[in-house]
Amino acid sequence: MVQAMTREHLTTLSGPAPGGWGRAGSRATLRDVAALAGVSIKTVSRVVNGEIGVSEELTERVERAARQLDYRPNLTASSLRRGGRGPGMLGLMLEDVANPFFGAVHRAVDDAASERGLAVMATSLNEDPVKEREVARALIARGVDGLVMVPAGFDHSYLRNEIQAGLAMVFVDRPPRFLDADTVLATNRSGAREAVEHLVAAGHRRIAFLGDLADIATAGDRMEGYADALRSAGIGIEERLVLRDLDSRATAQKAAEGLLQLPADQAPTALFASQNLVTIGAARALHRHDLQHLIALVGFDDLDLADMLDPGVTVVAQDPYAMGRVAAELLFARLDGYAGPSQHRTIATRLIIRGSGEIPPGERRVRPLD
Amino acid sequence: MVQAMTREHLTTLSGPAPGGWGRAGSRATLRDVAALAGVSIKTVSRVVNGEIGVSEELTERVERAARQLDYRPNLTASSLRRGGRGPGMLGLMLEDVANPFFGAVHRAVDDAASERGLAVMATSLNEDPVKEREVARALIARGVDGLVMVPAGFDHSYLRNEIQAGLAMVFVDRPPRFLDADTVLATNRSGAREAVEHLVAAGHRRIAFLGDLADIATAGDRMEGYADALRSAGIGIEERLVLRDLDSRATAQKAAEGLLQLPADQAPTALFASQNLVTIGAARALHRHDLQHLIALVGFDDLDLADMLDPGVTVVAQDPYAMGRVAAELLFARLDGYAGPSQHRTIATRLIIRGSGEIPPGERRVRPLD
DNA sequence: CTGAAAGCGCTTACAG
DNA sequence: CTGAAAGCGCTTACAG
Repeated sequence: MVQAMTREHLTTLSGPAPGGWGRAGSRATLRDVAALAGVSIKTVSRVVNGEIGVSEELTERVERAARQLDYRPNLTASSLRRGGRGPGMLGLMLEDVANPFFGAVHRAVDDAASERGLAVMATSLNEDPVKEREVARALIARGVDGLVMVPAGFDHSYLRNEIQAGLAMVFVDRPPRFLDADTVLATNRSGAREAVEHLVAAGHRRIAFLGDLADIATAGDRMEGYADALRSAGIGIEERLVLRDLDSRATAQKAAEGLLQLPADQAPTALFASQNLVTIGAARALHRHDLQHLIALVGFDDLDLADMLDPGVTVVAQDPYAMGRVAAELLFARLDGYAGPSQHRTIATRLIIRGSGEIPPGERRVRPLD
Repeated sequence: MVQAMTREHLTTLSGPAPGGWGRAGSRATLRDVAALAGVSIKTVSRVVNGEIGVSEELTERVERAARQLDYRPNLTASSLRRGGRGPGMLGLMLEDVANPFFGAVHRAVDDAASERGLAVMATSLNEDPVKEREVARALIARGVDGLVMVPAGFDHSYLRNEIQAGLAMVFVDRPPRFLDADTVLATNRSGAREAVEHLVAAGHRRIAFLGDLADIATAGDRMEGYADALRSAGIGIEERLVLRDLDSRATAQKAAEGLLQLPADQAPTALFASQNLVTIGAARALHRHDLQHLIALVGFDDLDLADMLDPGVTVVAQDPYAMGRVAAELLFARLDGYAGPSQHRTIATRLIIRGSGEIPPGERRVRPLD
C-alpha cells in the first residue's frame, strides 16, 4: 500500500514499480494517483471531478496516472464529506417485486431514477409491518436520498423525524397512516364502483366480492366501491358473498370455488375480483368448472393475457407505470427543494371490456367438483 | 449543531436545551450523544455496536442519550472506516425488472439477501451494453459487496480487476464473455431441443422458430436446440421459418402473423416461441386469426395464465426463482471466503404439456387478416 | 472498563 | 492555477 509521502519523495518516485500498484486486493486512492502523478490529492480531486482551472499538463499527468492505476473514486467517502446524504440512491419498498403490478411501478421508478443518475434499491415487504420498519431504517442508514414506499404497516409516524430531517418520501398505491406525506393513489373506490356498476347494468344482483387482505387500504377502498355500487342499485350486501383476506391465487381460487357450490338461488351470478392475483384465482375456478361463460367476472388491475382468455377478462385497469412515474416526480420535486405541503396525486383507473364482465345472469346447473 | 467539547464543557452541560437537539434538518452523531451522556465517543460507539465491557451505568446513560436525540448510526461512515466495502448491499442487474421472469429472479435474490441482512439494488439494463457498464461502475463505486448480473453486453473483461480486488460476482441466465466467473444458467439448448422434439413427435415438420434478439446468448442456445432437434429428425432448416430479433410482444405477434399468411404448403404447422414475451405475441397472433386449435405452439418459459387459454399453452418452463436462489448462494459462498475456481450451476427446464403443443399438423385454410 | 489519537478516502474552506 | 490543513462520522489500534 502506498503510504503518505511528502513532496520530496514524489520527485524521486516518478512511476510505480512494475506490478507494484493496481494489484489484486488493493484499490487505488486519490493519494496513490497523486503520488504517481507528482501532484497533491486536491489536484487529482479536481481533475477527477472535472473542475475547471487545472493546467493542461497536470490534467494529463493525472489522467495518465489514474488510468494506469485503474482509479475509481470511492463515492461512499466523497458523500460522507459532502455532508451526509449518499451518492444518489433511492429506496423502493414494494409489496412483492415479483408481482407484475409492482414490477411496472419498479420499472417506472427505475427509468426515472436512471435519467437522474440515481440507483434504486428495491425490496419486497411481503405485507410485513416489521420488515417495513427494518427495511426503512436500513435504507435510511445507508443514506438514501429518498424513499418510495408501498407501505405494509399501519403506523408511519416513525418516519416523521426522518422527513423533518430532510428525507424525501412518497407513498404509492397505499397512503401512510399517522403521517402526512406525498401520495400517489389509484381511484380504488370509484374504480371498484364502476366495475360493480358494470355488472349491475348487465342485470346482476348477486355479485360476489373477492378481496385481498382486509387490512390493506386499497382492499378496503375497493370494498367500499363495491358497497357504493350495490347501495345505489338498491341491492343489499350479502355477507356470504363477501370474501376477504385472499392473499394468493390459490386461496382466491378456493374461495371462488366455494361460492360456485352454493345452491343455485344463493350462488353469485357475477364475481368482482379486487386484485390481480385474486382475479387469476377466480378465473381459474370458473375455467376449472367450465363456468366461465355462465358467470360474469370483472377484475381490478389488468392481466397480461386477459385478452386471450375465452371469454376475455373484463377489468378495471390501473396504470402502475404512471403511478411509479408520478411518484418519482413528486420525490424529485422534494429533492429539488420543494418543501411545501404534501401533494396527493390520483391516477385514474379505466374499465376495459373484454367479455367476461358482459355475461348476463342466467340459469345454470351446479357441476360437481372434479 | 453541537460543537466539539472538552470534558469541562460536558460537566456543565448535562442535558439539551429544550428543543435544542434532534431538531429538523439535523441528525445526531456519535459526538452529540457522547456530549449529552458525558462520555467519550468511543464509549458511545461500544454501546451502539453492542460491544461487551461497558459498565451498566454508562450503558444506560448512553442509551438514554441516544434515545433522546433519536440517534441512528451513519452506516456510510462506519463502512468507510471499516475498510471499503459497504454496509451490506448487493447489486442486481436485470434485463427488465417488469418482466415476470426477472421479477421471480429478483424476488429470490431479495429473499436470500434479506435473510443475510443485505439490501438489494436492482436495475433494468434494457439490453443496453453501455448501461451495463455504467450501472456496474456505479454500483461498485457505491461499495456493493457483490453483483448478480444478467448481462446485456458482450465483453465483461472490464470486471476482471474488480473481481480480483475482491468483488463477489455471479452471472445469471446468461454467461459472461471474456471473463471467468460463477454462472447460473438454464438448460437452454436441451430445453429448446426437447420442445421441438415434442412437436416433431406430434408429426410436425414445418416448425417455425420465433427468437429473441439474436445477440443474446440464451436466444442463440435455444436456436441451436431447435437446430439439434430438426437435424436429428432429418428435417432441414428453412430460413423462412426462422425469425429472430423479436424484442417485444408486438414484434413477435407481427412476425407470427407473417408466417401464418404464407401459402398453405409453406406455412408452418407449429411454432416454437423461444421466450415468454415472444410466446405471448405468437399466441395472440394465433388467437386473432382463430388458428389456435390448428397450429401447434410451444413456448420457452412459463406464462401466468398459460393453463387457462384454450388450448392451454404447452411450454418448457424455467425456474427463475431457483436460478435467483442459487445465484445468491454462489455469491454468499464468495462473500464467505470461497476463492476457488468459478462455479457453474445449471437449473433444469421442464416440459409442461397443456394442449397447444399436442395439436397434430393438419389441413387448414388461410384466413384473411382483419 | 474507558478514552485520546489517528485514520478510512474524499471534499470544503482557505492560503498562496 | 495549486496545495496544506481540517473535517465528514465512524472505527481501529493503542494507552491507561
